[in-house]
Amino acid sequence: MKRKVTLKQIAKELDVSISTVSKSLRDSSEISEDTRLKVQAFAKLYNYKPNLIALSLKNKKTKTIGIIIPEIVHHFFATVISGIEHVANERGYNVIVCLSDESFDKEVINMEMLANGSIDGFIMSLSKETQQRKDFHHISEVINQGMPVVMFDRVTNDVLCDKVIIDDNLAAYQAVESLINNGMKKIGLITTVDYVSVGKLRTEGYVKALVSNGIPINNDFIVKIEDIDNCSNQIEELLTNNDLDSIFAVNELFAVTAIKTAKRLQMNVPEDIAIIGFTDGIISNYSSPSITTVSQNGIKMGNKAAQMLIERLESEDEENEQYITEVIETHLVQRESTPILK
Amino acid sequence: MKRKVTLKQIAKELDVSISTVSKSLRDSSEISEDTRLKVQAFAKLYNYKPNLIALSLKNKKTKTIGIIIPEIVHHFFATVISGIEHVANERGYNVIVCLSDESFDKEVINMEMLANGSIDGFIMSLSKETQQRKDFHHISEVINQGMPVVMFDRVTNDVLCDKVIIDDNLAAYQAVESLINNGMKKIGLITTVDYVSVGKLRTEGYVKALVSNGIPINNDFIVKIEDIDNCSNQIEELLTNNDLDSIFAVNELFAVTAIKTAKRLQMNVPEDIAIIGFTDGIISNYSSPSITTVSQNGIKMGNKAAQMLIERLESEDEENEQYITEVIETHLVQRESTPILK
DNA sequence: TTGTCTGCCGAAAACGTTTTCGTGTTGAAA
DNA sequence: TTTCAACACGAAAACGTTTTCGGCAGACAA
Repeated sequence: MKRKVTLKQIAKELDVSISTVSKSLRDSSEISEDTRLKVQAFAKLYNYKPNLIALSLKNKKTKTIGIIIPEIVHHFFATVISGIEHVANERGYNVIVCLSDESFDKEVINMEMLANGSIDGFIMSLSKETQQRKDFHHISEVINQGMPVVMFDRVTNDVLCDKVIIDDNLAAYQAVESLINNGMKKIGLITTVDYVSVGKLRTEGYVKALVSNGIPINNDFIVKIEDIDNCSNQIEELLTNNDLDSIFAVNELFAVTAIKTAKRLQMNVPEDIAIIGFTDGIISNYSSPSITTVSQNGIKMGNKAAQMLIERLESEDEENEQYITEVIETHLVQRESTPILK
Repeated sequence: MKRKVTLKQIAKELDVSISTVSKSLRDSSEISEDTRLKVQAFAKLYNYKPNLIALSLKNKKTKTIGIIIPEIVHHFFATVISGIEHVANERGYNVIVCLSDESFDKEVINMEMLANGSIDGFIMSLSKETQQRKDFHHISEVINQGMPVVMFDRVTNDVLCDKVIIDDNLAAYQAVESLINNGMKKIGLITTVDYVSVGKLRTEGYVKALVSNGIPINNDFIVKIEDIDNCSNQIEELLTNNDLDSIFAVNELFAVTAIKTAKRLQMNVPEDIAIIGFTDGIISNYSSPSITTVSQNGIKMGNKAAQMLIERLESEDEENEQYITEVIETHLVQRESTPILK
């Protein structure tokens, strides 16, 4: 086993100083060609690579981005990571991923851990619990210490920083309106409890679409689901008790569950009931019928978030307080769970 | 903006030495209670947290695990990460994730990057290209430098290290045999090209099951798919040209594509044709009909891998050359794409 | 008074870099 | 012969820790 070789060892071996070795390897003009070549040859032979930890300490830059997300087994978040990783890698950064498991405490612990030197900046999406408690002190704190943060998807207005989002409200509005434009009148909504920011916004979009098209809001048509693993019953009630012609679901899981439930109730999708989902993930694509859905391009969001963070990290004027909120465009992906929408 | 406070600053402020501050914070008995309390109060006030990079450099331990996987938008890999992260976090480790994008070069670059001090050990699954080229020098190299590596799922015998796998061969054997036991005779196989280790093993299991049950191998019943995005045609041919009663697919995507194709060809699943997949992911669960499949518990694999790595990292006798290959058990998850299997 | 012990603290090394500055040697110009 | 620049290299500081060792003061015994 050969341990990693250091400058000191090379210096000793070649009987020169550490500085000489360092300068030689960095092609400094201070060093004679003779020595330079000798050192370089030796370094190559022993496969010298500088220790990144030492460099981090010296430069006060780790070239590492911290990512904190609620769940990784969630396809949308996986695509965002993928998008971040791609840009980060291109620009010489690594990513270190922490999961909050939707828990406030884990989010705080992870952030504090990473904030102590391990990374240069954060990209994060809030845990449900954090959104519920509206406690963002841990985030303000790291920002206050001069560490840039970019939030995506699940963001909050209570923290000033760069953000990457989609226009959840508008996207929902458009989706619902397209149902209306195709003759639907009794449109159900399957959504989350209100503290989930994106769920709330999508609900608002639904309401706005109905109102601005002169359709009254019927609260019986709306179910708010707390426990995603147990949504089946509530959805079944929604479908049986009301004579809906269509449903807007604020995520894939609700949409596919609605489809499965409808089938079980002998309703045909999309003939008897049309269904639009949100988030263009695996499920939407592979369910039968496949699901017409609002695309939400995670890759692009990740790309943009990484780009914004790195730009801020590498910009000269550290203290630029002009925070940007980037809105990624969405569009409706036509599939089989609705008639062809005009 | 208040920058992070260091020992040196505290020392200066309180007019003591750095050592005194350090010892006070670590509750050393060398320090008088007076001084100790004073320092601790001050540190708490200024929210002192030790710089982890400095600690890493000093201790030559980063408390960080490097993960290299081919793709993160692949549910199985996401579950493994989740499993790793959970155990790692519990034991005070962070994880840093790199994606090889199925590329040999990216795998090498990422490994070299992380090996230079950023992490204490690797957990990885080979990229397709690496498996194809059978070039594992980058892995042997880091192992040679004394950095432990745990491989999972896509492993190779050419590298000596700890491994976590499932018995792909056996699992496939059992899946196919259960088809046979339920009266199936014309069993198709949808698999990958041979250089993908797990695909190859699962294919072998299929063959073994047929042979040991006295069913001849019919090569027309077997399709090997190179490009996963374009598997539809090949699968359609398989279904139309042979009068199959069942199919074993070596992954979810092949299975769900088979189902969709069968439906398009007016064949009923499972009545006309039964389908078993591999990997219990999102698709299997939410497709219609849902897919009977071989479970492959990514969480457990991740747990185990992390556990093995950390144990090796923290074991006293560094040079323990007893490598372990841990086999995670699988079982068949009965769903709708097959008749109830006895 | 001398010696020794104990309690408390600081200096310094170490981890592996980079970089600034200083210094000795050479050769050539004056 | 003296002077000075150019060249080639080394010493040391710095990043933020931990830890070993040594030292100083006071207390106590001989």
